Amino acid sequence: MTEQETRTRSFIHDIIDEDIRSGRFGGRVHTRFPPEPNGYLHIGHAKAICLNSSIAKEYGGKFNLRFDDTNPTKEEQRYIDAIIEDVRWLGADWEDRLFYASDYFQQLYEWAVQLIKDGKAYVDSLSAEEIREYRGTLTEPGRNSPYRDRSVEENLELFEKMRRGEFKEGEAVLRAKIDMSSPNLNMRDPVMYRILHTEHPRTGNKWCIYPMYDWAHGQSDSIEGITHSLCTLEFEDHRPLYDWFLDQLGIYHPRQIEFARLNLTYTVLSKRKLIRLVEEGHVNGWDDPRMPTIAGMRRRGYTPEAIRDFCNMVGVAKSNSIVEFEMLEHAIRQDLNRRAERRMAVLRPLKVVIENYPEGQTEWLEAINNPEDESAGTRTIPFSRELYIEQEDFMEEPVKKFYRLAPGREVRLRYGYFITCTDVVKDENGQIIELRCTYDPETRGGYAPDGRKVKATLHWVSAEHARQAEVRLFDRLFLTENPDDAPEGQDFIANLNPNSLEVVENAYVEPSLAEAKPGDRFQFERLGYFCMDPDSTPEKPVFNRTVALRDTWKKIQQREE
RNA sequence: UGGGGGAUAGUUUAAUCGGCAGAACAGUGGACUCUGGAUCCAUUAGUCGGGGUUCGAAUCCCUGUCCCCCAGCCA
Repeated sequence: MTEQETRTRSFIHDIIDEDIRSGRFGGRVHTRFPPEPNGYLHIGHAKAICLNSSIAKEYGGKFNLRFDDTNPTKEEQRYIDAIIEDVRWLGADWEDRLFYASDYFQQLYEWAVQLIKDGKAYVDSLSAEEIREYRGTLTEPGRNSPYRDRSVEENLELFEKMRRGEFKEGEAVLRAKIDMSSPNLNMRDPVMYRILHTEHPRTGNKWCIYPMYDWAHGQSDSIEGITHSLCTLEFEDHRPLYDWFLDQLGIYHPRQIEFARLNLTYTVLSKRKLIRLVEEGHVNGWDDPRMPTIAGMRRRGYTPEAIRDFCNMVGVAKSNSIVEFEMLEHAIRQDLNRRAERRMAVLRPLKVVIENYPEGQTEWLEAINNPEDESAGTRTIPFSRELYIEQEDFMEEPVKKFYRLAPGREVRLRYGYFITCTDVVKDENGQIIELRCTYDPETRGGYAPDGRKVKATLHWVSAEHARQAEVRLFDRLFLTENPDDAPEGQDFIANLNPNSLEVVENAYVEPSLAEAKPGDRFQFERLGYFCMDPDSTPEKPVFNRTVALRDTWKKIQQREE
């Protein structure tokens, strides 16, 4: 656990405090996360999960996981499985309270019958288009359906026929009888049940009438004894409807509190859009490391702690906002800096031959695993006559402020020796293919006995001992801060970054990485944090770059341009 | 133009209900450093506009402006 113990306060805490003071729920706090299993969870859901589970924890209450599985045409078991895995991975604990709205289908059905008997619901035979016309507009009231005044007996009979499958889809719906002239469109006789001759992942073919979300949600919370039903802003207008249903049924009322959903720059966070990215092949699946999905972030190397920390950092409020992506990057860097062991890897190798180093000799030098954590200990790394350094760590004609290797210049090889570049070898095209250097045997381990300083310390690997690896570098998926801000006639797809994935096929990593397992995270010194990908094979490990290190040199370069 | 919400540094948010507008991220300058990392120090920057009440207003009142959501048999 690296994150702060206490979550930053919010207006929600104020409300809960007040409810506890007034004894509204007998001092109980019980929250829940209610996903629809129609896609993978993303960082926006993480905010809701962290909020709900941490509030339960802080107040000594309970937290439920409940699937809102009321629409079998969009929901699938594989999504249920993925969501369970993600919520668990994030660290939210629902204990034995994993529920499904479909668990309540029978109860909901009975309540619907009760409403019909009370003259509060009716079967409508209008078509979908007709219902829309009758609904009116934002500024004009709706009109009553001609079927609105059917008798209780007729409604009971028709609803029973709906349930038995005697109607085709669209032929009838059950509606609440509220007020077609309400300024709140949700109160204009909302549909409670529609007919769907579709098999449900959990209830199979038991039902062909399925409750609408609005009819299922409030009662599901009520059944579970949820005290504080936290949801996003767009459901604010639905609250009067939930209250109406609960009142008519005479059952327990949770208190719904709405908060603003998370938005992130350079990112889309809507399931509809994420599904398109997956289905149109713009990314390689839901767990593509470029995706803002929990699965994608996990594969990329994010930790649950960093995600929780981030959610805590951005806070909760009611105003629409867009968090800068940098905030997320800060959260993961902060976490990984403290926990990830350091290793050396060279992405774009440039061969260095140390002319005065004995041929065939290998020295095993000690390297610190994590300067932020002494308990991580040390390891040894091999040093030999031929090494690789990073191409960008050498400049034949160094520009100002570049203080890495250059002809005649001395630098330190981390945990190795001081070396001085004596010659530059080029191929027939003038490309630099090799550096000739000399080393100072007195500087073993990277220390100069005479106390002389070098400006730069470079990472390196021994050519003979290094392992080849594939490294995947990710850039932001979208070019624009707001991907929806697309040219006329185009959508967010037009703003995809064509260079969001760069595969480095022939990187070299230090030999100790041969023992790494998929999911292991490291800092490759001076490059960033990396996570071993499940695509790895014993012959060729694959590393995903989670996030680069903060790079002030890059910043200086960009400023010079 | 109906209804529901919202507006505090560049960004995300605090301000214990009228009492010194505080933090994080981002930015900038510096110190330190065997990672141009990390760390440390310093620093730039804010209450949507206009009135009013008050000794005192981000907070209360009036008024205006701007932004978001709602017309699925989606959630």
